Amino acid sequence: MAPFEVRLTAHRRAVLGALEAAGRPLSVEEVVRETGVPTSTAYRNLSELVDCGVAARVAGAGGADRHELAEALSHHHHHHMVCTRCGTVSDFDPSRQLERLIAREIEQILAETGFAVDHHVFDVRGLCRRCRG
Amino acid sequence: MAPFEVRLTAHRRAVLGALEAAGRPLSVEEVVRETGVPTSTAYRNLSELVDCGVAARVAGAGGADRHELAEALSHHHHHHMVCTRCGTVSDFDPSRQLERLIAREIEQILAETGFAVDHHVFDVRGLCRRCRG
DNA sequence: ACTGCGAATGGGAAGCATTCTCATTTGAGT
DNA sequence: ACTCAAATGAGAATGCTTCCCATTCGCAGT
Repeated sequence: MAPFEVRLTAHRRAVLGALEAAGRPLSVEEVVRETGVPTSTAYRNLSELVDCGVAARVAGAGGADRHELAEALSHHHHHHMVCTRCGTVSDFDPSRQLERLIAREIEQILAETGFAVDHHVFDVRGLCRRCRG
Repeated sequence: MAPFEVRLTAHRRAVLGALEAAGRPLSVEEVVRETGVPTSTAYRNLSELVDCGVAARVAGAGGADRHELAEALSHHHHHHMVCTRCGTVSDFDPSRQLERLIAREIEQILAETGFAVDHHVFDVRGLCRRCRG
C-alpha cells in the first residue's frame, strides 16, 4: 500500500549530478545554471534532498546558501574553506587528531551544559589562492 | 585636522550596551526590542560596529544573522552552540588543546592549499537543554 | 500498455532579512 | 554658538527563499 514518498525525477537526478560533479558546495544559482532546472524547482528539490539526508546546506560568505552532497554519499568527512572575497567554498580534510579531539569536546559540552550536539561545523574563512593574487 | 570618522551616539551606546548585557549573540530583532533603536539604524550601526572590529556577526540557525561583542572586548575567545529548534545561540569555551591543534591545522592549510585563513568558525548545532525537555 | 492517484513542476506572487535613499537632525571641533 | 560632515529614520528597494496552484508526470497495480 504505502507506495512512495519521494520520486526520482529527471530534475532530481540533474541536481544530484551537478552536486556530485562539482565536488564542492554550489550556490543555487550555480545549480540552476548547470542543470537548467527552474529556480523554484531547484530550491524545492535541494530542500527535499537535504531533508532526505542526501545533501547538506552550507553557509557561504554572503547571504546565499550553498549545497553539497551529504558526507555519507561523498567520500569522507570534511570541512570548508570559504573565500570572503569571491564566495567560493572548497573542502579540506581535517586531521584525525583534530577530529578525535572535537569528539571529546562535544561529549564534554553535553555533560557540562546539557546541550545535545547534533553535528559540528569547523570552517575557515579567508582568501583563496586566486584572490590573494 | 582629521576630526572624527565614527561618532559615539546614544544609539551606538545603547546597541553596544545591549550586546554587552546579553553576553550572547543577539538577533537584530532582539537588539531593536531591547534598545528601541529603529530597525534601519540598528542594522547600520551593527554593521559599523562590525567594521570597526567592535562587534562580530554570527550565523544563526535560520537566515537571520546575530551579533555579539568582539572577542577582544568580551572576556575571551569562544565558540557557539546553536539550537536548531529555538535558534538561540550561546557561547562555550574551547579547550586550550583544541585551540592549539586548530592553529596548527590552519598553518598546514596555507602551506598545502595556498588559502590564507583569516579566522575560523567552530560551532556546534543541536538542541539546547530546554528544547530537549 | 492503461489507469488513477498523489507527488512534482514552474512561473509568478508573497515573505523576510537586509540595504539603500535622502531630507532632516545631531555631534564634535573651533 | 557656528559649521559641516556624520547619523538618523521612515519607507522604498533589493536579494534570497518560500509559497501557491493549475497542470504534468511517476509509479504501482490492473
